[in-house]
Amino acid sequence: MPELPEVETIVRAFRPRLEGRTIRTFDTSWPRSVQPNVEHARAALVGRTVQRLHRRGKWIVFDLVGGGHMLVHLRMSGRFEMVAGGETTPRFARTQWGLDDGRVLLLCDSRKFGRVQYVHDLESALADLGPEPLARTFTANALGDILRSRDRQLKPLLLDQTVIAGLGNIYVDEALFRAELHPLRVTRSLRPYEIERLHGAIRAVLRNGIRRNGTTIDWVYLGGRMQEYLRVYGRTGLPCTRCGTPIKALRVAQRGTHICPTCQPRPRRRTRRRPARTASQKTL
DNA sequence: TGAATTGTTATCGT
DNA sequence: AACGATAACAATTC
Repeated sequence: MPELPEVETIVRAFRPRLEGRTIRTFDTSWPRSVQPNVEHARAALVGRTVQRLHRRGKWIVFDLVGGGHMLVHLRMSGRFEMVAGGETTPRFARTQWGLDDGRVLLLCDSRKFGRVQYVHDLESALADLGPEPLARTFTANALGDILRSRDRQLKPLLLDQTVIAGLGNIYVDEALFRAELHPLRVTRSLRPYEIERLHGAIRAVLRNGIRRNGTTIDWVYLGGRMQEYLRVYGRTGLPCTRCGTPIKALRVAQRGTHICPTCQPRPRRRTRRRPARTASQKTL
């Protein structure tokens, strides 16, 4: 569930408690979640000091003093908790880092999809990630280049982390509503003004999410207020805030998808490409 | 009780 | 080759 704004909020909250701390112990009850493996990770992590905590896409990145990085991906149900040593362990605690101040960082993850990874080279580890949508370099032109170079449905493209890093199901639906674009529109068909709108919508929605400390829709992620500002996600049947039409639920890319059928009109049935005249026909 | 859910990856078909 | 569909992962909630 954590998407870019939630991960950013988590990073900001934990940064003061983690930067400068040295890892004393590393343990897990779910070895499959640790890459390359628990022994390797423990050897690489114990005794190391966290230089900087930051985010790339939905990845939480620990830069370690002297080189090397620990990556954590929360996937659908992962969350960080910090407890004092000896305190009772919260439910679903899977992985724990004992710190030099006596506290323990926990990765709690009911569904066990979260990942912990030690890597030497951050660049190559995250090489497949697309651009950061909030970076200055992510301009409408940059988005236009991406959209024009693909022939693909809009929503699956926006969910693809190799295309743009950080968007998930909630913020994609919100961005498409804001841009007044149907999730099944084909990327190549977007007009320049629609690209401009989508670019602005993606950034606005993510910035709003961060400003509200993310979206809380269940117990997995707590403390956010963005759910109060969602315009389509989880609002099936409720009136569109812009035009009053009931919000409609559909399925796109095997994901629950929410649109206003009036503000986000269905794409014209895919225009079939007129068969190109062959050279022989031309010469005839 | 079964379906939906959520992010990502692998795999298969077009 | 690029893309879509599907299943798998695991557990909880509805």
